Amino acid sequence: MRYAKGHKDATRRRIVEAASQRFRKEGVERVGVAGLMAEAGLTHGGFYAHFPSKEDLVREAVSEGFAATHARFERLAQAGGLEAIVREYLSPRHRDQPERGCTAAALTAEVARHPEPTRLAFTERTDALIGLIAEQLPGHDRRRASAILALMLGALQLARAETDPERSQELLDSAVDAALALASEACAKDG
Amino acid sequence: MRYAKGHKDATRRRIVEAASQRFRKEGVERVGVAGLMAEAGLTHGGFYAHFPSKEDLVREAVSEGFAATHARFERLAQAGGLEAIVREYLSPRHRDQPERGCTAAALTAEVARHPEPTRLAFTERTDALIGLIAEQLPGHDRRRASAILALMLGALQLARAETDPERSQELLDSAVDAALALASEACAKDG
DNA sequence: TGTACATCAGTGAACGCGCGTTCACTGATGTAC
DNA sequence: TGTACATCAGTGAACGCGCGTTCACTGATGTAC
Repeated sequence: MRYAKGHKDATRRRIVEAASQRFRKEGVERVGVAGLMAEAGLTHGGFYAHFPSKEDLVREAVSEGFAATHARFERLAQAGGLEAIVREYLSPRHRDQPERGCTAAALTAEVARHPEPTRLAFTERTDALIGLIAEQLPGHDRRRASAILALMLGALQLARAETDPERSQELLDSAVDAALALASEACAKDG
Repeated sequence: MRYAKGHKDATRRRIVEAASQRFRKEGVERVGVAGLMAEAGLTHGGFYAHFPSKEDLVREAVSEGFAATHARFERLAQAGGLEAIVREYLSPRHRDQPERGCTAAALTAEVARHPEPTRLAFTERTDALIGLIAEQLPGHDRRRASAILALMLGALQLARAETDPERSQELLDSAVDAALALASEACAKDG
């Protein structure tokens, strides 16, 4: 063969990685196959040697993006428990770098309009993320965990849309407070 | 003139109304000017007699959508306080009818990538919604109100993306619990 | 060792299509005389 | 009262463009003989 063993796999990974980042930053619809391939140093024709369709790449890029977030959550939880996850998720850095951030925050609304296989891949990974949060809660409360993820994801989106820096920061801060409140036992019993 | 007085205004309102609904249901990008005009019973060429560009329509449709949600929130608050808002927002009906639902839940992520004027119109209306929620909270706590909106908006999106009906319902239910917990004084002091 | 051939990742022209936008035009009406 | 004209909401062909996808091809390599 012309290329070293594993070459095609490496190319494929490059495409998925570029897609995962650009989808999160610009949205799936705004990112074209040709531009993606160019970013990976290739021409657009070769795309279909790797994926049956753009939609298949979307599915894979979503999974890839979630895997990265999942790993980061695990590291944060080990280092500083749920609070570390919450503070990192709702940080200006995360707000300002969607391409390296949570796929759920960037693409949930858009993915909800995609075909079922894509949605399935998406919700499977979301569930895993919720499970990871639940592990950090008293009683491993999955319901409370899903509310915390929803809160963080919604606040991050609002903070990204907000044009005023102060208000954006306030959105993040108030979500940190609320997430920690939701995580505490007292509040969990209240609800 | 060929048309009755107020005819053009009525047409314009029809376009904005159609746009507001279809943007929420399908996303801004997937909705074309031609299809929108056809829905309003017109041909696409006439669009630019009403709006300088599609982006201007987006801005107006976003405002229009928020106005409707704002009015509904006010009605619900009068009838049943914050709990009524929360339960309606996180209902299967709202989940299943995005075209008649909250613009923030449908378009926040997408609008964050739009030009500043559109984002400004968007966040202005979001702020108003937060203010309305704050009115229902002890101490008119705006920070807590914004967290509650973020939670509801995030949960609704996740529920819309989820393919499994039971899990979707669970996402809504757990968010209701959490939102009410956040609204209660005890929890507010906790955070 | 040298030659002919098969492999296959990647190339790039071409496809039909829908997009946002422009513009010369239509035609029913109100207005001027 | 009748005629000529101005108005202007709406029409529809046309623009350049980027999209996802297809496909005949390239050319460096490994393999067979």
